[in-house]
Amino acid sequence: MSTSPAAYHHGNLRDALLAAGLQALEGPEGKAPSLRELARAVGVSPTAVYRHFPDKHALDKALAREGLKMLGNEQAVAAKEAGGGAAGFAATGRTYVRFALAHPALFRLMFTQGHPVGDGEAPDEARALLTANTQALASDPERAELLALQAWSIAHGIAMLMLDGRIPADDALIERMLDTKSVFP
Amino acid sequence: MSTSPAAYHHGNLRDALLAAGLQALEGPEGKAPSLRELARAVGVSPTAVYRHFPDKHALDKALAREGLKMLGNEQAVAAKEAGGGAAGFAATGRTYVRFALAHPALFRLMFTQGHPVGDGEAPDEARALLTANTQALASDPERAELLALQAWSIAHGIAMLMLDGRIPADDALIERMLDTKSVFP
DNA sequence: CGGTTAAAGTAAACACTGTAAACATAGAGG
DNA sequence: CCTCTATGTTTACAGTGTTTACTTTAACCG
Repeated sequence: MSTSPAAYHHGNLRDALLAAGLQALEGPEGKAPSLRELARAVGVSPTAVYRHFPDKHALDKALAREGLKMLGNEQAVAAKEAGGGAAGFAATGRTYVRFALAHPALFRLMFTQGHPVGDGEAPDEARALLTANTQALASDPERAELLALQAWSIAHGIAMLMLDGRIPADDALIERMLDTKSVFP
Repeated sequence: MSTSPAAYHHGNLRDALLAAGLQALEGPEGKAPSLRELARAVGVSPTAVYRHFPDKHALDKALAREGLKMLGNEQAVAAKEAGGGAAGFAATGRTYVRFALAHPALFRLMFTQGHPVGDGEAPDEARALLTANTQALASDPERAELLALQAWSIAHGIAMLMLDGRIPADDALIERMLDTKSVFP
């Protein structure tokens, strides 16, 4: 969404495709958009997409990266608003689950690629924030890392199970399930 | 897989389709099989499938139900072998994550339907086992129910994140992350 | 038994999808 | 100005889920 040549025939088609993709993913019963659907939305032939992405999977990965950026940003402001520390840690968890419920199709796409999407280029702010916050809560760094993984897992599990309708998507329930004193000693 | 009329033209096509589906889901880089692919594997025309399932989604849901049964069974024997109680509880968690790693495509299918799959008919043994085990560990029933949801979430989160390559699929790591004394007070 | 009927399966077609190959265009740079 | 390369189009192909109309076959029952 940020680093691209300039403007050619279309005027930066790559970004336009990503924007259309993100918008499509917010639809009422948000399904993952097809390549041709996005090409149509942008007003371009289906094969034009292949000048910017090697295949559909690459497009999906790029969309997932956008989603990870959005999530990271939301978590960062939530942590800052909560004042950091344990409160900030809890806030990032809440924000994680709420993000999933607010953008179900996007969240699914983010975690449904075969292999991790942030490999290399994307710093994955969410992950960095997570470990940073747990460092302050645990004794040794190794234990902090374990705590980070556990916290991530429970938030991710709640999000996924709620998205799948296995657990009621109740806001108060999120609060209780993520209550730090209840989950971690 | 169990209750079906008898044998008609094909000889119980429904079960054959499910069996072929489960087998396809175990492939090396297991993708979700297409309807036509399953029809081909069973030696039947694509449209024959529609005599037994209203649409592809229904077929997928049936496959998911089979997966849930398998998971429930594995968890039940694991809990029994561990001798019930806290040890049994921990065993069900380990089994849950290991099942996901052993049958990645099936597990994804089980939790990727739009709406819960065990609605009504399937008793969801896994879920029953979970609450039963937490009842013994908590003070009041309500707290036990919360504990059950938390335990389910963390196991599910670990499984999903490992499937997506976000967390190394290390067996020792599973053990540490699920350690009851570490996660729950 | 033997004929009817409904369950089970087939064939052809349609609107999609992702992708490849060959061709067209236009904007940048020498 | 003219060329070259990045960008985009056309056409085509194999594959998908699904509908419609047709055929077979097993079971039922008088």
